[in-house]
Amino acid sequence: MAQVSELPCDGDGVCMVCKQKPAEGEILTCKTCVTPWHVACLATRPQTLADTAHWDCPDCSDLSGAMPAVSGGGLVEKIRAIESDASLTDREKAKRRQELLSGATEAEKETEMNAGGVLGILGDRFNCSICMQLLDRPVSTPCGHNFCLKCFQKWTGQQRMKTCAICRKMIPAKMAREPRINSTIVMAIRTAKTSEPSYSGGPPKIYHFIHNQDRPDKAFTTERAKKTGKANACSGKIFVTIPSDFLGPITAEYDPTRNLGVMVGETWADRMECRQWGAHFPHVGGIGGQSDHGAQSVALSGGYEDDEDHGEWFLYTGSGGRDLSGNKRTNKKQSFDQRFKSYNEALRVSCREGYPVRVVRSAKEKRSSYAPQEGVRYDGVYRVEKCWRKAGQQGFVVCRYLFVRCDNDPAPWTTDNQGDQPRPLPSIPELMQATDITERTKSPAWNFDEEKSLWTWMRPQPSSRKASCDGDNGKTKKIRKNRSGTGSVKERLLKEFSCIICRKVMDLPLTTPCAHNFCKACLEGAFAGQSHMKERKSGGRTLRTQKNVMKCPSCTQDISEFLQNPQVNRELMNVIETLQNQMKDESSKAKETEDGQSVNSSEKADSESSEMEEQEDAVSMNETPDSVAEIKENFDAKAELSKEDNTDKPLNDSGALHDSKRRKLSNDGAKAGESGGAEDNAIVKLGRLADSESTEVDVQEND
DNA sequence: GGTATAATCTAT
DNA sequence: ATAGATTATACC
Repeated sequence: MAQVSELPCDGDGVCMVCKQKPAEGEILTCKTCVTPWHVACLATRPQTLADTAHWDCPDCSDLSGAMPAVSGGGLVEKIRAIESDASLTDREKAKRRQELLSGATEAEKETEMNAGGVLGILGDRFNCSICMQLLDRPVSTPCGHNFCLKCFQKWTGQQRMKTCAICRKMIPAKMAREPRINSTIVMAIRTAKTSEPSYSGGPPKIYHFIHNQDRPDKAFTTERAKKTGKANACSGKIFVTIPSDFLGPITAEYDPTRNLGVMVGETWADRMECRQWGAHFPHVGGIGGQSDHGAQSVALSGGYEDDEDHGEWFLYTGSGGRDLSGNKRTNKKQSFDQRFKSYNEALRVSCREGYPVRVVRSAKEKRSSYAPQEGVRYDGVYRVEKCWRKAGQQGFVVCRYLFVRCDNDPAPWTTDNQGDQPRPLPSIPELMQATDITERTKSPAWNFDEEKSLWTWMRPQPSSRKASCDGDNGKTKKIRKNRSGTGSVKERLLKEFSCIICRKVMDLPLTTPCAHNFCKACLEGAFAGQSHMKERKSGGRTLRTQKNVMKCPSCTQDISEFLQNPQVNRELMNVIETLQNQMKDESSKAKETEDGQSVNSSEKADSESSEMEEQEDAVSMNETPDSVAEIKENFDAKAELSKEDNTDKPLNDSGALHDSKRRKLSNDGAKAGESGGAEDNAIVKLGRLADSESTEVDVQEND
């Protein structure tokens, strides 16, 4: 570790010790980490010219001394060996470093090397400073630097005190422990890739993180559950038309409201909303399935500490083994062994048959870098390749499942534009201690069709034994078409860089430790007037000052520490500026007849694209006054309902009664919405329709 | 139709 | 952190 007084130059080339910008000749570059240092501010300077050529900065020389050798030499030594190998070109050196850090074989990396440098629009700007390759699963430090997740983890894993590989600033412990993917950068790289001539991944698709738009019915609460709010909410309407035991991806034909299907990356506020879109039906449980049919879906929410998430594959723990007496929904403590029955057996059926299993990840999973920053996200289908039982961390036997991704759409964290290719199974050391191992013997029902080059049903999709959630087939308003064809690639790319506060392309972008991006001015403006410390008064006495909590506008994380010295993500800023300049040039060339007001061209393009997306943007904002009002209306409608109905019945309401309550509610909610605008009218229609169809069902049920 | 079980959610 | 409310549903 460097002494406090030993600091390199920052991203602007300003020495962090003397705060001066040294001239070219006064800068010494570390041969290991390639960080620039101001010679005059170094405690120990190299004595000879030869020393300067092979100079190690205080961090790297310290590091290598302090680090125990890891499998025949530490990371730093290995990087150093590569750097000092004169027989290698820069490109070869970069490749070696990449291999060293990713642990991948040369053959595996070859294709990625080729793909890495081809992003004409982004240039080299989104390359990882450690491996020099295009960012893979990008994470951004609070000091404004971007790395591949794996490079970041390897780098910080080598250090006792975590510092940024570029600027040496301290990395907060939470960020080092729980780095989260910066999805803005993921999407930007993906968008840029679609414009590459070499890109051959089928029709260009843009995957938006849609925030449960078109929500005619919210979840609601009964009178008795009111005080607990959403904790005991009843489910709202199911928007898709699949039956609850439907296996596999939910395609557009099951989505009459949007005609899109449930798309990879879609994120909902909570488990109830996730349920309403059919991705994962149980609103508490982690596994959806039936022991004689198969499992439809699982949720990764951090409920079982034995889970292990590697993104494209993960180890999952079965359910149960816990004492839930006293009306607990969960209990972290295991108190008996898990067995392959019920949900656990359902997953084993899916393993044997090779069915696709939908996977959602919840922000409640804190240990996984692949979890969303907030809410519940659909990540596509996986297959259970093997399952077994073994003793878990708490000593009791748990069911274990190896999930491997097999979706036609890319995962939310990857910059690939294509979905999964069949991949070899990872090696699982714990299989050595496993019992009751199940491996699939027959050919999987869901598999990769080499001819079509996609994952598909190789055996017929198992038929449902349940009624489908009957929606409002074909009678709803038309939803916007996939707009992937509209606007230039650069426009779309710029749109990916919108600040969620001002909705414009980011100016001086900041990336928070929770991986959200804002204009510097917008984020600071959001906390204007708030001091970092607040005084607590108690009965006239002034108590110790307390840290003021400042929540990220995009999630609930406290970013007060970050706000004390937020650093602009310069790589991000450079990409944005380059794009804006390129667009400015292009439009001024195109309109040479016009006068020289081309300064506004990029702004204009931006406002056009925001207009185009306005509707979606409005719904993706979680906290619009409309939605709050809507929730309130639902509550009011419900209160009215319970009055006129006297439905405050004894505890064991039958299911049918619940259903009729819900239907009445949706009707009442619709009435309440009638005073609203055109948008509300569409909702009214939906409510009525659902109601009239349901009434029929009610009659049948009552028979 | 009853009962046990679920990787939630919110208030304290 | 932790208690506990009263939902949806699998399975008997």
